[in-house]
Amino acid sequence: MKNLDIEKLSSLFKALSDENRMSIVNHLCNCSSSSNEESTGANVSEISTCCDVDFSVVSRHLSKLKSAGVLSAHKKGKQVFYSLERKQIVKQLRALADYIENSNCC
Amino acid sequence: MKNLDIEKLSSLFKALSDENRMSIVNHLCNCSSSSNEESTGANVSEISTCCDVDFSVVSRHLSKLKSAGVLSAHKKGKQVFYSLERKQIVKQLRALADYIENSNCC
DNA sequence: TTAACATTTGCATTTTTGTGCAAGTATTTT
DNA sequence: AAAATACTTGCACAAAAATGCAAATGTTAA
Repeated sequence: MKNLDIEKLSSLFKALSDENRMSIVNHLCNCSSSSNEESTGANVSEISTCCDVDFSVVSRHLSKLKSAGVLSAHKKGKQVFYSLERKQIVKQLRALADYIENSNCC
Repeated sequence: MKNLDIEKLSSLFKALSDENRMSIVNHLCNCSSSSNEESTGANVSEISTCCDVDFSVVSRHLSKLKSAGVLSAHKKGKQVFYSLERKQIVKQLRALADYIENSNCC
């Protein structure tokens, strides 16, 4: 069984430990992006509707989530689109779940 | 698809967002409890060997983990044995992973 | 009952985090 | 070029969290 990367996991969880940030994640799970061919995520203004805090605060939360690898971002014109790093997150959550489930002990 | 309980999830992740607490969780995954018939977990003194902080700090981390439902505790003589709430944790992690994986979007 | 052991709790301190407002940057529109 | 839009960043501040030490609690042993 592979060892846990404590530092990486605690960073991930730190990113997810704030209610507003979890709301953002939830929002990005459910937003069926208004339109386009590509699934591009949502922009900051749109995302900020899901938290009752200043716009700038949302921007900062987004950048934390990005640093933690929870979101990725790309710019299109004046807008920045953030989207969930689904595979990465799911992989880490499942790896930990498996690790805990299969550990022999206590 | 069931909705996320943002508050519950962020509490869980807050509990897991500290490196020392994640070390404790990891430790409790791997400790093959020295002995007995029952799988009783580990006591505070034993657990505190896995973090380089004061004993009292570990005690406090343990109580936070317990409040968050990550650990459970039972007393035996002067000792308190903490053990992982494996099923609960695994269930929550998998539920979130599934939710993220199956959400349609962005 | 006194002493020893295992753990928790109170207090003080430092560090980190979340927040709002105002100003700054970048891009597009007029 | 100037104004408008979309976002980020600097600064100040309040609230929360992590930590260590010393004292308190609870439990068993002498």
